[in-house]
Amino acid sequence: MEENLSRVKISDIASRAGVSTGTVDRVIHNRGEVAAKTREKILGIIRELNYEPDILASTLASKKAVRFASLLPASDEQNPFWAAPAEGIRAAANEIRHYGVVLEEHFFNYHDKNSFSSELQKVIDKKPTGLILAPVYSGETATGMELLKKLNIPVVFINAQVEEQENISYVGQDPFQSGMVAAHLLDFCIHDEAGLFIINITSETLGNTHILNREKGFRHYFSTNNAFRAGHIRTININSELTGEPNKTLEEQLKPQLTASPAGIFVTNSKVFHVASFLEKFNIKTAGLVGYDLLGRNQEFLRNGTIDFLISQKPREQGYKSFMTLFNHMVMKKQAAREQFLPIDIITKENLDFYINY
Amino acid sequence: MEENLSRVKISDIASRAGVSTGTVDRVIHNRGEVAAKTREKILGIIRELNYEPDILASTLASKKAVRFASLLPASDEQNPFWAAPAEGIRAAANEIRHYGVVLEEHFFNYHDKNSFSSELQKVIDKKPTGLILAPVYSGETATGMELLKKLNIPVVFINAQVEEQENISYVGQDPFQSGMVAAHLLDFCIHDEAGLFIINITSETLGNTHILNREKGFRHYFSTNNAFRAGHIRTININSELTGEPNKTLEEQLKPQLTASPAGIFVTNSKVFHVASFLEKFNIKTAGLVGYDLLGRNQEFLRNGTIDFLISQKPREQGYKSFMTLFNHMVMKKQAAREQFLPIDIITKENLDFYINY
DNA sequence: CTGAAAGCGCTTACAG
DNA sequence: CTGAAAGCGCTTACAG
Repeated sequence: MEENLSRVKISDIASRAGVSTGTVDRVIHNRGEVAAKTREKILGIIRELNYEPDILASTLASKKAVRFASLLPASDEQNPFWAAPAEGIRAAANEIRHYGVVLEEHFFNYHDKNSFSSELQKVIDKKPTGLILAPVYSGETATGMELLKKLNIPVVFINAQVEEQENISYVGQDPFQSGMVAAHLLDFCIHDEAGLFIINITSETLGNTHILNREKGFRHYFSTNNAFRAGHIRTININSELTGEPNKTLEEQLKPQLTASPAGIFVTNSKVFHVASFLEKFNIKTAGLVGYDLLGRNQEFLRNGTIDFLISQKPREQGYKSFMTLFNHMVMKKQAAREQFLPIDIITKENLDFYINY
Repeated sequence: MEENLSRVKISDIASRAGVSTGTVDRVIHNRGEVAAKTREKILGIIRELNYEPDILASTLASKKAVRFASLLPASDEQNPFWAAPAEGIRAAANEIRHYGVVLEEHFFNYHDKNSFSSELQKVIDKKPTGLILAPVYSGETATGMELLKKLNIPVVFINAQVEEQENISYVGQDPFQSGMVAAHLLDFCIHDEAGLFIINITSETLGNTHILNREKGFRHYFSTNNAFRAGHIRTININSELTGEPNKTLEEQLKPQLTASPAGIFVTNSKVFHVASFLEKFNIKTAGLVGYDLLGRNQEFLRNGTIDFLISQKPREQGYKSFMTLFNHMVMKKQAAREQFLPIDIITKENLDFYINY
């Protein structure tokens, strides 16, 4: 172990096979132009010697640029969530820039389906080596995936999964299971017989299987663990504008439906701060309020105690991992798992600080 | 961005300075034997051109082996915790093996101070390039650190911090803050006026500032948030054998002290399964039981509901990050933060599966 | 179908 | 104190 364990190299294989290194390289990379028997012989030796290429030497010698593209929702004040995944992607890109990988970032308007498909088309036109995609609109995603397949461009889905697509991997959370977590947390908080509320704040144009799965997981927990409560869960759907803000009428929509003091409330996405501010305004106390994601406004309400738990989905790591998945697939030739579920982080006031940069 | 952004290289600097690449290399690595004015000139150009070395080419050319050593407690059935950090270290080592970094693992008996110091001495004698150390015994650690300093061997502490040592970084959890988390979780669980118990299960020979800090954090939470409860917290110290098992008399020690049905119990380390099994045996119900770490036996009790929450400290990532810290410090020449606090993960039955490999 | 040679960016004796 | 040259392991035209 003292010496740099003398690995077998291309020249070893070449001399064993009685050919030149160039020929060995040709069979390693399937570049053709090699006689079948030469090829077999070399392949045999490679297996026998357990050859592993030296990636450093390889990327140094082949100065070809690998271009990875990302297409994510633009993050802004309405939509701060997406800043972190983008940052994670950049961090990964920076870490392995020595391998000659270049990142090309693209963004679309989260609330605009046309923006999604036109940006996706632009990305495809550039023919990147690989693509990280937030498949917010599933129909448009399917269309794009056909083109990408033809061009042989591998795709990693980030944050949301779309079924029946040939993405090489999905990096994100398990939404059903995170709903289960939310349910158990509320179960800890509540001790009387008041009812529970699930609040979905979304705009209808969005494909929201993600949110539906969270709700399903939540209900499933109680069906399994507490039949009485399972019978006292009401869902409230709030319509948010295309801008991402809930209607001016959030109050109007919410107030009549929030009959009496609720035991606990589960908000199925990051919009939980709207509910928190509503509760504060009308001085409504709940035993438990649970929502998603460490947005600045959510953090405020977590710290002041109006929100009890936030569930976080490692947005930065989603980005980092997506990029690395592509890198390992294309450069290191390592296959990734079809689904890479990230942990379902439970955040309280006390451990919040340790998650902010994740 | 299309082309592999043409970085400035040593030859660029050399030609600008009117010297050979060898000379530039000498000043870059401070190998001396360069005239002062040549040196200044080259340094100036390097700054001006914002030169960044190509680590790939560098490690390819200099085939010197970098040897990183680790010294951790041996993990066995009594002490399964330490398997994960070791695995994290190995994973990191494997990931960057192309950079010519070699890992030398060493282990000591967690419950034997002499084993610690003799193994530490062995490691030092081998003069590794860097060291990852679990500083379980603080006195012996201090002694070793003096030698390591003389040999100019950088050290990363993993899992526990020792104050006033010149380790380049600490990778682990913030114990005080994790006690706060435990307290808040129990605060969610309990709703009557029964008392709380803190149970420390340790052998006295161990330096356990870590555990004391967890207790402090726990008490601090209630002092701040709930004066009544703060006055009803009792600490029970259980003496565990040198083998790591609590005495046969765990029952005898615990039973008389666990007066009446406790509202909640906080076990300050991974031995919480002992308490869980005690509670089951005597059919004692608590509103909340919280402990540390995802040991197999703890997982069982979490799944069956006897344990409500486990706090996990990313043991695998502790290892991974420690190794990478050393690598970045020595090979990439990047400084690390003095303290790298890992998240305080809150685990329930529902999100457990997503943390097992972390 | 195959080999010889130059080159990727940096490091390392060696000669002076 | 400095330079010229060979080499790290792999890739890439080019010539045949």
